[in-house]
Amino acid sequence: MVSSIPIPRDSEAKLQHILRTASQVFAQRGFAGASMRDISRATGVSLAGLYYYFENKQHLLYLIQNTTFTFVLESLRLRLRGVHEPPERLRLLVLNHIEYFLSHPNEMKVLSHEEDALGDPYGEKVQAIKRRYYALAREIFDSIAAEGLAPQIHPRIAVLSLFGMMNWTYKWHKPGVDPDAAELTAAIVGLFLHGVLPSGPEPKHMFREGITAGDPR
Amino acid sequence: MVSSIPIPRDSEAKLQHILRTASQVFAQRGFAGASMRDISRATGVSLAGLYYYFENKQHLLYLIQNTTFTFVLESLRLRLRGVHEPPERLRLLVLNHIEYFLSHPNEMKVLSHEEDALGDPYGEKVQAIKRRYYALAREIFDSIAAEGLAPQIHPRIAVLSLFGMMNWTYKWHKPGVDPDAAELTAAIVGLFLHGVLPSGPEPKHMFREGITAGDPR
DNA sequence: AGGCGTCTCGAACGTTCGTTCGACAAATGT
DNA sequence: ACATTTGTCGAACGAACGTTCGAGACGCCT
Repeated sequence: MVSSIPIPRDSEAKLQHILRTASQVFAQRGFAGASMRDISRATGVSLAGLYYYFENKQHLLYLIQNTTFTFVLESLRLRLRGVHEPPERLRLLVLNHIEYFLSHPNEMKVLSHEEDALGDPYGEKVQAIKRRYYALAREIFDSIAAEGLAPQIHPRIAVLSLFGMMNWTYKWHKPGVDPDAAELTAAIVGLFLHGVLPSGPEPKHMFREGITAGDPR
Repeated sequence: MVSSIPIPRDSEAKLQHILRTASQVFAQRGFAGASMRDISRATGVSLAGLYYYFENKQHLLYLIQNTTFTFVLESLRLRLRGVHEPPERLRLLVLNHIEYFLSHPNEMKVLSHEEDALGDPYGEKVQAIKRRYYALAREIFDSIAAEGLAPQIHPRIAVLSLFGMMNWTYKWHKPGVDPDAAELTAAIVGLFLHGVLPSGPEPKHMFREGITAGDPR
């Protein structure tokens, strides 16, 4: 009498566990390089048992990408509510993106790295979310650009370069060593808006020290 | 008597053809997703015949990554000769990178996308070149940063963000539609140094057209 | 002519792949 | 009590995988 909706709640949690674990396997070995047996081993679910939760391997990847991307986009929409100042909206875009990147590195790596791995039943759906996400970012940028833009800056290139900075982080960011989400967001937003050079009109001939920390990795 | 070096010159050209074609296949299907039979079909060389030119599939990927990366690094070193002004050196770094990206999209995609696909006999060698390349970029950046840096900018993050902007281009750049190498380089360098906002001290409500501040370029 | 590297390939090797099948236990509905 | 749904799995399927082998064709030296 209490349960009017016949959703098997036990199963939903297990699906989430499979999605999380499969993301880790895909992140490590790549989609094509990871086998169903790898995922079976990592999740503890038998090889045949996996197919109760999705139709095939591609569908599993689609489930990961779709839920991840949908969450990121919806989370951003929530954060943007009631915020109308363009610079703050940009900051929230970057913060939302980076925060999810650092808290769910496997899912985000699969999302970034396995963009083209999906066939056309599933691929188009993920592409649709990506287009909405890009359009939202483009809107935010355009409202910033409305107050003036540096010369030689194409809006499309600017936005895609911003995504380049953000999406590249999964290749180098080491938790505990590199800055956390807040600091990384401030750095990227600052770089995007003002560049690395100080904004003062006369930057030449300043002999400051302290930029010798070598960390090639 | 004339030939002291027993290099089979006929074979070298064919190896290059295999490397070029295999790059295309790897770029389209990914390293793990591409089969030796795919490469055999694309190159016109029989399946067994391929193994005359390399030991195994990983070695083939290594050959592609090593020659590509070595060429890019050496090409940059050549361009940097005799140029000592830090901003111009930065511009040459970006130009060299972007030019090769747009003229050899397959090879560069394989280089960027298949970073971790190489096992440890080969993987370490490519990593070594990458470290040298990063160190060179870091040097260039540090000499620019010596004249002052915007607040909240970590050198490591700045350089890696620059690589993020550059390496992300293969995901979106469409030849003929998007700007060519020269224009793209100018956009990225401008964004990296000064950001997207106009550099004047009063960014709000300025209806000026071009910039007039003393900026030698 | 004959021997020898260089180059090429069809055919096959053993392994691993994604996916399916049928059986079965436990919960659920009636 | 029984029928049905939900969840799980061992075993097997054919296909595709990376790699090897032995044989043969070609050009070059003596």
